[in-house]
Amino acid sequence: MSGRAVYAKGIAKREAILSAALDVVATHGYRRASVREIADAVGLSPAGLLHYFDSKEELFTAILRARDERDGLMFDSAGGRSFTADDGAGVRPEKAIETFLAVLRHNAAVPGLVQLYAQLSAEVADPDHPARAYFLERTEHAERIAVLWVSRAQEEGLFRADLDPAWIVRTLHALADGLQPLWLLDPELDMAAHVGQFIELLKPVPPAPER
Amino acid sequence: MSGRAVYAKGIAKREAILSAALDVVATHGYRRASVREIADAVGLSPAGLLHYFDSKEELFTAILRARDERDGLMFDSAGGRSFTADDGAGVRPEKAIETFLAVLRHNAAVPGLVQLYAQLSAEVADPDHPARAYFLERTEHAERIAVLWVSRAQEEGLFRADLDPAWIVRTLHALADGLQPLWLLDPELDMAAHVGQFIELLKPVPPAPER
DNA sequence: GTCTATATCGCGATAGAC
DNA sequence: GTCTATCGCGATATAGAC
Repeated sequence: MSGRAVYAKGIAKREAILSAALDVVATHGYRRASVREIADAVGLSPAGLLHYFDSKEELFTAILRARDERDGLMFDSAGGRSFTADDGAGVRPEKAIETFLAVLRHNAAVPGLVQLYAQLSAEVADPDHPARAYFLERTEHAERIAVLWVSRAQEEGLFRADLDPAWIVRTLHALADGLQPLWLLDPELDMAAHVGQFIELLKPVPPAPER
Repeated sequence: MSGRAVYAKGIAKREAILSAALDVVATHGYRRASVREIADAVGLSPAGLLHYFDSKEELFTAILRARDERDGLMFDSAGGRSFTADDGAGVRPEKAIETFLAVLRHNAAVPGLVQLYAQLSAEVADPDHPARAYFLERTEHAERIAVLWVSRAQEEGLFRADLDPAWIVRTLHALADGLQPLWLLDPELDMAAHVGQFIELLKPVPPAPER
């Protein structure tokens, strides 16, 4: 019983730290988001914080992981069966596209997270960055499922069938990621609308009322 | 006379430092590219190095600036008149596209630079990052000229005329940038081919031999 | 298990001697 | 133009208090 209570307290603290870290990133920016600042914000010493997360990088990775989880749930609830179940079988392609754009739209409300993601996705170029494994798995997982959706979209005539599904998915991924630093420099940029425009390009050409 | 010699020596030293910095980034990665390491590589003390560049960030910005200059020259020599002259008037659209892809192809040979660029383009999200102004100007300049080229490409029937040139340019920019972190994680990825595929999508639809 | 205090080490940067 | 010395700050390992 007491073990459970202690455990529960630890979980709660972890989440308090995650939330405080995100706050600090959002307020002071990634560069000034030191372990000290975050520890202060949550009322802990730096060492106390590192009792819950082995390193600063692991803390930040955990934030992104939590975000992915929440986004995954959006796909789940949009379509019935699961993103998390690893095959995305129950999600209809239109719903998946719509949800993807909704996630991008939501991103525009959380610049701190966007900055954190952009930062880490660049940092993991380093072969022994602690978050590298996470990014590799995340990319592999997300792209594999997205390819299934895109293929289905092509079968159903929603997307042009002459394009490589893997190419489409990679392009959506790279485009969405690449827009983020540009948006951080220019908040006027509407990332979701921009990607939506690209998706229009993927739709089959109408019978051409040419002449 | 002696003033001139000293100046030339200073210039040479600056370039030696730039080159050493790039080496260190390429070899040890951006994270370990400390001022100390770079200073060692060029046979200087950290303070001695900072005589030439006021800060680490300025040094890295200078590297990217030098790269941009070289890339700009590629556009110049590809088309006659100048990228640098600010209007790109003399460059033919096909040549510009070809040169753009050549730059991407070249990037695959310099992962250190690519990592540095990805890193900095994320860092400048911070409103008072020293390289922020550089990135803002660079984006503004490059996109303005690229819009001219794309517009001309549309007038000449090379690209679909129903797409917003500014959207095309932004997409090319974001796509090229977004592919870079993905490529750093997966060297199999052919960035130039990938973007080339997108450019295919921009070409006018043929008269549709539909039925 | 939770947390603080302390210590270490590497970093970028500055001041001032040469 | 370049060094040495030094500062302040960052992350984090360790010891041990509760």
